[in-house]
Amino acid sequence: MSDRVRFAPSPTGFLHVGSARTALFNWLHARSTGGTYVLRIEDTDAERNRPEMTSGLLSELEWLGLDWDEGPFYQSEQKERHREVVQDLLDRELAYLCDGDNELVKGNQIRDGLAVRFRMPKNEVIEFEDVVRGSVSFATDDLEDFVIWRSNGTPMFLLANAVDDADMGITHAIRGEDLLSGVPKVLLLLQAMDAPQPTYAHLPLLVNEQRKKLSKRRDDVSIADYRDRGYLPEAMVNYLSLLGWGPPDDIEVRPLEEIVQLFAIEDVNKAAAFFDLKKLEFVNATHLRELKKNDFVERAKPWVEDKAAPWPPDKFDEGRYLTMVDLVQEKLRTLSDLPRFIDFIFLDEPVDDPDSWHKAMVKAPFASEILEGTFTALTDCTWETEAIKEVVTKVGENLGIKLGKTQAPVRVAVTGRTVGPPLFETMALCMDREEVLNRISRARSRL
RNA sequence: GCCCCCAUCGUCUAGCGGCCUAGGACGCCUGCCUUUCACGCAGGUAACACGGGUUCAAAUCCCGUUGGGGGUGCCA
Repeated sequence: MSDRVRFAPSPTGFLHVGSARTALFNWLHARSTGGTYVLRIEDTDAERNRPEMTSGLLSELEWLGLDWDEGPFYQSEQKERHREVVQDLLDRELAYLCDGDNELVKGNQIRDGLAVRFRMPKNEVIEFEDVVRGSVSFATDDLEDFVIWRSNGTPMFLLANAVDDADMGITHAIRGEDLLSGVPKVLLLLQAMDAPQPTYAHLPLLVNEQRKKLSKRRDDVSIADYRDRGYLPEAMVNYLSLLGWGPPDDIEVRPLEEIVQLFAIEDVNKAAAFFDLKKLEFVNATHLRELKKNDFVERAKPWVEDKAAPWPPDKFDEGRYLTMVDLVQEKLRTLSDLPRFIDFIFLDEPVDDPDSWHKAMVKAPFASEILEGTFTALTDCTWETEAIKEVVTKVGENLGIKLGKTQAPVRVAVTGRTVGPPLFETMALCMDREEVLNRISRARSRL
């Protein structure tokens, strides 16, 4: 029989990077073993559930490319089944009714206003083999009777989880280490139901710089936010796959399909992993560079569309944009870097960046002479890359400085910034001579 | 408090008793390339938490210490 795994998020917010990693490792296990990946929404907590969050969750999973084979199933729809199991446990006196003060109440019929607790056996040791952690054991004497049915008539997580896993034939429960200490209780429930126990694999937690579990409050954990900040889904899953696991051949940046080939849940390590934005950026930049041009253009759309772009819509020019893409794609860390590499093309004025101005115009020597010289020479040179480069080079030679220094004031005059696309190509291919001369002239008078 | 888990460069990891004077990657630093930036290339920096065992041999096994984390809800 092939493995059946599930990703079972609760819909209490957008997809969290920690959850995404759990989803990914489940997906990888299913795909690499030819198993089945089930999606189940654990929405038993009516109070905290926000139905509208589910759609975000699903679309973010889709965005990451983690397609599921079955579901989404909604746990809330199994309420009668959960009730049936709880009632059975009550009938067999493996559970008991209790009131708001946790006092035992006589009777064995589920009733509104009363919760149901599972009776913890005495003096037993619950031991199980975790695929990543090895043998783990708990003494039942350290555990308390726990609630499996709320007084408001809904099942508790542990109960619903155990019942659903059993009913759905889940063979492997792959999830975060924060759920490790709940295992003995689930095992007891499964045993009481006479259901088989799944194989567990508890993944190391993802932590912040303080080594604390990533949290919604403190940390940047929303997958949607990363998407909106210009990270590619393939970079996201690639990076996430590297937290708690490493490819045997040491090649870290690669397509998901290759990771599927190499992944084995047994190889996952135990220590918590710091979510390192720097490395994510590196992985993202690498994937960004490898995109085919038409693919890149497609993905970049949200950043250059009318409503998002920093330039007026009517100034945008498709042809010039496509030319600029060739010049800047390799320079980006994220897609959101794109606008500031090309905005000056579609703006009336170069961007005003005080730091750049100070560095290239105020602090650097000969700024005025360079602008003067290039203005004159650009007036009648051939308007193409090599000719422009020659002109600027010559101006620098006359002043005894290298091209790297000479281009700086020109770049700031034209683009507004010290960093940007290749200057001469940009000027020759995407700007008019008149516009360039105007900008140089304006910079001169500002000096 | 109690229970459980974890411990290799700053970070992510390789290592599953001898191949380790510990490998790779990110970051950082140096140089080269170069029209800025980025890429690329060549180098460099930097780790087995500590103490006991076991063994001919330990980063790898065992015990303890210390440190960190998770759990301990009628949340999931």
